[in-house]
Amino acid sequence: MSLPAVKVAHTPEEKFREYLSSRAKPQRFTEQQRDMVRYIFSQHKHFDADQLIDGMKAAGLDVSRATVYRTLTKLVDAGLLRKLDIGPRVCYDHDYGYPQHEHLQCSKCGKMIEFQSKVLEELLRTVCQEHQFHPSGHTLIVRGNCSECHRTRTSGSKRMLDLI
Amino acid sequence: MSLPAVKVAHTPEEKFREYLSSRAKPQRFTEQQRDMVRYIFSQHKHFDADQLIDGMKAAGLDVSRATVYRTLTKLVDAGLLRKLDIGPRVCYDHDYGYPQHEHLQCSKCGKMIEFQSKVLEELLRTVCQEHQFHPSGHTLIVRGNCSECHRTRTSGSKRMLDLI
DNA sequence: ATTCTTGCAAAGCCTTTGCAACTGC
DNA sequence: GCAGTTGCAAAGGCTTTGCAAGAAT
Repeated sequence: MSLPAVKVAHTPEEKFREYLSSRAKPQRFTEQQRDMVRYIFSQHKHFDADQLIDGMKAAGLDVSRATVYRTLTKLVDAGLLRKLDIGPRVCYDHDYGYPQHEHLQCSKCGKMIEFQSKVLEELLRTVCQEHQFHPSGHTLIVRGNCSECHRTRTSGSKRMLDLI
Repeated sequence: MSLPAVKVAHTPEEKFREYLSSRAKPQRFTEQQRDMVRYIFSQHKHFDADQLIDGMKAAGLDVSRATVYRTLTKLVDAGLLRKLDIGPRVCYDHDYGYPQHEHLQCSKCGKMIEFQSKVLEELLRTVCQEHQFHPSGHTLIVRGNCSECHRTRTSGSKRMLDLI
């Protein structure tokens, strides 16, 4: 984990159950949903649907693709996960028990470095005020290369492909 | 236009021609590519592939979907356009003759408000230095509601759907 | 003339959905 | 037992691609 966890009153599982039962049309908490929540919050990682399915299968948990997609939608709605739009596939990030943060994304190895910034928060407050904009959330992603990948330029970069 | 244009030595068309001819494998500049570049830079707007095709057809310009996708890729590579990952479909933004900027995106009406910030640039420089990260670009998108949409809450928002 | 670009339609990829069987409450 | 959930497979939406015909250099 790159950032310290935030103290929360409930486990993700509890928070999800509460969300499900407090809906206008109460929804059910199933075994598979429980497995997903537990697995997802057993480690702090960014993931997409496929990575989650692979990971759970490797952990001996059985899940169906359709249910994963359906449950991810609910987890976002419940405030447990946050969507990150960083390319063709949707990426998810913990949004409960973990502080608001931004990302440095290495375009070579895919590594995500997280950071927090009070200055940014202050800046966004000011800008939104100036434009009379009412923010609900934001995403900041910096693309580039991490220190290791920057050093080892010689491994399969885009430039190499151009030269073929 | 919400931001002042940046002075550039060449027209987008010239810059694109130069890019095409200076490749290891020189590429050709076709009539359809010229139409696309001219149309895209005749106004400052964010757009996706479909909006571009519709717009060009409305302007009496004939284009095929496949060619649009192929040419957009080249325009990004040439540094004329910038990709914005803000959802299921890829959105494009001018990257030549227009200053670096960030976006406030209204999730109700889709409007994009642009703003510039020296503070952000400085902040990113510092953060990247701290993490020994070598940035190549960044995207900051703030989601929320613009002043008009915030006033008229009653129009079809997500909350309304939940109540049905 | 050569080699790249085009356009069509087909395939690809990720995600959503219809429906019958199943299960939490 | 009712109403929501699952799993399969089929459909959906956006994007890419194979190939023959056409166009730029």
